[in-house]
Amino acid sequence: MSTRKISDSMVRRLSGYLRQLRFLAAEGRRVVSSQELADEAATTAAQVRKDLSQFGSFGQRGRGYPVVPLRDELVRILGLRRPWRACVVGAGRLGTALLGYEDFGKRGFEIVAAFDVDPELIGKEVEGIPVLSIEDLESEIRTRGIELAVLTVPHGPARRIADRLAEAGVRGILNFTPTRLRARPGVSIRGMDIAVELEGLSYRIVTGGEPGGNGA
Amino acid sequence: MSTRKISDSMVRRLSGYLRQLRFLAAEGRRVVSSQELADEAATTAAQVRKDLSQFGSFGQRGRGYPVVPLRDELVRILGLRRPWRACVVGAGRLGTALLGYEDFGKRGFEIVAAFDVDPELIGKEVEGIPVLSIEDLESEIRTRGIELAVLTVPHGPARRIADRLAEAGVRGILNFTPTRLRARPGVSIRGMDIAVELEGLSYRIVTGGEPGGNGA
DNA sequence: TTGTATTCGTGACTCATTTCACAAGGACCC
DNA sequence: GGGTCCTTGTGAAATGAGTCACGAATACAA
Repeated sequence: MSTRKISDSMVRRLSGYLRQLRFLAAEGRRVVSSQELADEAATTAAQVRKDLSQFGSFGQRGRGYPVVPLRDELVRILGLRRPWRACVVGAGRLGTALLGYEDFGKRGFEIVAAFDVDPELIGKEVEGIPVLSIEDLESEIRTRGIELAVLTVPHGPARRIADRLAEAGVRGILNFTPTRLRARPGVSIRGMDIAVELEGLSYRIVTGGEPGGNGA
Repeated sequence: MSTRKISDSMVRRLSGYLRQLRFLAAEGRRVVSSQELADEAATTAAQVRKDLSQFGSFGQRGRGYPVVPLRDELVRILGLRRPWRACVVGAGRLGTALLGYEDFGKRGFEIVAAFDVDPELIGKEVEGIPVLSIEDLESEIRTRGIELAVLTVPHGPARRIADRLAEAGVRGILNFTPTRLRARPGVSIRGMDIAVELEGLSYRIVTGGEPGGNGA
């Protein structure tokens, strides 16, 4: 129950554990050790135990952690008990690529619509998902109960559309644009900036940074 | 010179400063205050000063930081003085979307080739970039002097291709696959895992986490 | 030249995260 | 039932990151 304040890096690790637990559950494994989870999530066994101990005693000493109950607990902690309803805004190349990304569903995120400005696309379906006019953004978000948005529009309109999404009641935005969005109350934002990651790689290489890094 | 050990989050911030400095330089601005850089990079003025002071005294008290020299210094620190030669491995939807991402060039990363298994694509050009056979991965990487790879292949072959890239002498991999790659000595890896980010969003929303987060 | 308003640079402090070491609990074999 | 292995759970120590407050240096006006 004690879903205390969790740091960003810890959430990332939990995500990693969950991924591995799902895989193990599908394989029929019953228990897993902290060491094994650590290997997969690029961390240490002690770290895994400390992380999981935040939520009570789940493991059994001498055996390890029961795979399915632990998986379900992490699902609960991360807020994934029911799937999130999401949309992709901007059905350009990147947007359509994401529409075809089948892992969304497996991980608990259901893409229910895409939005674009292109009249050629509007009304059609891409990967089985309807493309709607961005003019109807607010009303469609409300009627379809969309809670999350993946933003893949060009730099120019990015800020304005993010504001409209916030206004329409979206709870979270995954930002693929190179634009830094303003924080808005009630809306969580997470950026996937390719340039930032590449520059991080560049830095690590020139400084001879051996460690594989965030190991993803 | 004192290019000391820099934390991952600091590198991310430096990246943010650099982005803003490039913008200001293009506008002709001469100086910028720590406060202004902080606003744009979603941090505090004190943090900006602390970050930059790691590399010596660049600012002028009472005035701020000179835009162009500071930009050049960050370019040097991040290892971006000369452009990196990069390739995209996997010319599927996501791969081709990235091939068309013009910001690569502006930020100092030159995509010189793409690789795929599809005979339909091999030998053609996508977005002006030649698509080569993945069979020739090693030889092409060597002859073209490719240092960085963006990995956008399916889960199945991801590990094996990452190993081949490492073997061929690539120095860094930006991993867009949902596969966790093994660390290899001499190769830096950075993952862009959509599921991890979405789960992070999910967690923050269910726990009522207001803060806009990493602000990107 | 003096005074005032800015803004950086930095050491001290606080807070958070990670690592360490080891006791406690359970499984398993004989 | 006793002994032996494992593996977790967890306080304490160590490390690291971020914040604060203030002195030092500069610009600018009068």
